[in-house]
Amino acid sequence: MKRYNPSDIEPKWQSFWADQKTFVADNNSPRQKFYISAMFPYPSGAGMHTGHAFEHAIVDAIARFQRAHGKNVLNPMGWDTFGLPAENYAIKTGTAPAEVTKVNIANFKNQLNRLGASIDWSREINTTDPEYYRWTQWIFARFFERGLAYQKESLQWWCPVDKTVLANEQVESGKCWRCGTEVVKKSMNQWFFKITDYADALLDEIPDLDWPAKIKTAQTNWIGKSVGAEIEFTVDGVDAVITVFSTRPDTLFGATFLVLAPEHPLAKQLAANKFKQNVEEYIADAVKKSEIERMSDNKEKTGVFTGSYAINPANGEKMQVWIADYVLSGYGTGAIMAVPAHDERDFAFAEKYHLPVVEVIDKPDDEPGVYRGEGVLMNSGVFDGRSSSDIREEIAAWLEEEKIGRPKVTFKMRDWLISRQRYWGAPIPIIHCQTHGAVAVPDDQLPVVLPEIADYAPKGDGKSVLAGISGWVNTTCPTCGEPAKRETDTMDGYACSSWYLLRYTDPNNSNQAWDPVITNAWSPVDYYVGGDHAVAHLLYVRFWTHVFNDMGLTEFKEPVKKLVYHGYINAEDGSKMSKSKGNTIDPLEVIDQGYGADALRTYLLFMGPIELDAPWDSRGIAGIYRFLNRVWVLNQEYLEAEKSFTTNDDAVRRLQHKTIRKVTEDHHRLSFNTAISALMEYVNELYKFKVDGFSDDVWCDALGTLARLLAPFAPHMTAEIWQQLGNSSSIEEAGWPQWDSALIVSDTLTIIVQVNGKLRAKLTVAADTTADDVKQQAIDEPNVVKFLENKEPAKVIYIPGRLVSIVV
RNA sequence: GGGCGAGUGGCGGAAUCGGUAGACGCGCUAGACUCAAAAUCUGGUUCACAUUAGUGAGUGGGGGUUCAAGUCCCCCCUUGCCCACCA
Repeated sequence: MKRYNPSDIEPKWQSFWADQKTFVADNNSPRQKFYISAMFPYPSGAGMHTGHAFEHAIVDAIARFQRAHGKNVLNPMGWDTFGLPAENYAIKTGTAPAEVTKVNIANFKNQLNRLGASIDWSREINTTDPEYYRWTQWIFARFFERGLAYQKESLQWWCPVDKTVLANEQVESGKCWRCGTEVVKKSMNQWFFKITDYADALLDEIPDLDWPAKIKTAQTNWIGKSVGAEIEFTVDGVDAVITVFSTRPDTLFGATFLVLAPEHPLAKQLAANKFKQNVEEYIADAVKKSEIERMSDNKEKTGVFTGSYAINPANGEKMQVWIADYVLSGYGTGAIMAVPAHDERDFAFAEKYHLPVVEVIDKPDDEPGVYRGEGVLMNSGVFDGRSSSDIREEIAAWLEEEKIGRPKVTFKMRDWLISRQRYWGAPIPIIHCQTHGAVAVPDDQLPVVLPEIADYAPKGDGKSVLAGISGWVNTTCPTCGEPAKRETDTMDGYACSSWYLLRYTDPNNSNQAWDPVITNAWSPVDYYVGGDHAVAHLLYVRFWTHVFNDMGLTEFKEPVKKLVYHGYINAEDGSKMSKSKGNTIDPLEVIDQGYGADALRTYLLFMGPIELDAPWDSRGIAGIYRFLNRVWVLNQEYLEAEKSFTTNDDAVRRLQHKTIRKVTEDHHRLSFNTAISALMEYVNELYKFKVDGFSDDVWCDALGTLARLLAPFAPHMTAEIWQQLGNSSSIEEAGWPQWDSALIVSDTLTIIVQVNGKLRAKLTVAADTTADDVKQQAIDEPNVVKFLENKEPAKVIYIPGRLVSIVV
């Protein structure tokens, strides 16, 4: 008998798939398209980790399942290769980032092939390839033309170690997402994408996305839409107006003081002479404080009185104007009207500095603390007695009429800071001319190729190292031909990953970023599989696709129909795997230990629901190997058996069709762990039937079905078995087995009998037994009689085919 | 502080529409094979009492709805993740 030895089988089929181009997707197929993609990886030097293996086990199970259903499957692969690790490695070793990247890609690609991933390698893309970033730059130029890319001097997050600015999304709890260093604020002239123009459009589509609720909620909160009003307050005796934003204009009569952020442009100007020193000290102190410090003492609010007063336009009252760092400069107008009676933060501040509190909404008696809810207005002049929620728009309209305010919608989301002062990124295709300002590099001069250099280390002067290469920087203005200088910042890597899903559909097009006909046909992505990013990438890719749609470059607005989100594989003790802790599992080592890729893939999907985190269990994979070995042995025994007698054919057939149904349904809901357990039960049962003997055609069908159902998880072994069973075409062409409901129906049923909700007996009855007969049989069961205690049942409920519930 | 999840054997988990709780696997355990071990195969495995059938308890805790609740409702506890002074 041939032993199950994955190291014999797996290379054979991997070569077969490559030679046959089995997984090359056809743009012109008449079959229904199915586009699936993993989030493309950054190919680090460490190679693939268990998370990648898990992700590709998921993608591949879905891709092979859909292929078996006759779909024209597109499962492409590419590399997100710009970024800090390659550049930092280059700084350390002097090796060109492009060289390191090349080696890492080759390694990663080999590893994916050893997993048996059904990838169309003819569409491989690489974001650092000039033929790719040429089009990233082309898109930048289009954004620039439309005013969606612009330059602005402003305070930005700066990482002192990586010596670059960071986007808001790349700052986690006041620290750099890459190196963990505390970031600082620095005023710099930077490039932005105007994602805020699309805030409403992006928000509107969220309910219709087939994405996990937590991601949809995260994006909704990140966009952070607030509907309210801007209100202008004149300052008493000073020629200045303070504009605030409030979601509760209905509480205007309760506004008793104003608070400005320390960075507010009027902050210093409003300081009256005898308060000037206090104010300036406070502002200097607040600006100096890092974000971490500001957050850590957020329990105790601090502030300083300016000495100025503003007038409440609703009631003419004088209000003190304060400066405090609990007001954020980047949100709304950087100034608020404080309503201490109905806002906890304002209340805490008012209490500390003995500022007046005026209640304007009648609060329910049983409500403790500061009342933030809706209610009936009081102390509000003509609005007394009205409901706060009804009056909100009316007050905003009144403000507009009086020219002291207007209805206003504000978003938490800021524009996307795109420029980086680093070498290893796509150069921003802009030329700065004395006369014409920023001018886009003409399309026929793209790509602006990243020059090769010797020293990659940033100088910390706020510019990328490209600024030091005069031969590259100095050029001529495309508009007037006079000497001009190139932009020396590069684009954040998130730019490159914001359109790669479109490029996959037409990856080798050298005339345009994509051919709309081809791209519209494949898009949107049907399943996008990943376990990382909630906002950043998943918001940017939506933003770009919306813009492309507005530009007429695509017919679709949303790039991803269904987002499949998976959990993490943890170390055996349940902690996170990390290189520094030395508790990582190398998936390639697992394959090489003799378990093979099929066992690895099947195990990763058997561990639990894909969305949950689960700890790696080295004994668990041994159990899966045992299962695959049982499948193998069963087939070998069949192939070598005397095929002479037959029993239990109906039972085998019923089992087979039941299993097809179960596994198919589980696939549709991505419940791979239960699909695999159903296949285990199938195999366990087949072993029991095997004792009774073989009937050639019934068993050939049963085992061929097993191979096809198992193929999305263990493609190599099942390809081999399929061939051994005498099929002339490969299992990838075999299609998905169908079930026949008529064959699943059994002629006997097991009925549960409950007395007062407790299980007391089980009945086996013929499927055509009438309801009354089943009820009577249930009542006559000895163990039921015992619990009836000679009484008549008060109620007998029969759920057909399932149970009888007797109430005494 | 806010938002969203999750709590089921020794472990990972199953129960898809309110209908046999613990499928499947790991581990443990008894046996077969073996000189022995590994591998493999067969059986057992929620807990307690009885062990032949059975009885009682049981899905974080407490209440409720129902013939019937892991599943629905209310309160509480624990825990994970995300956002965190967004006016």
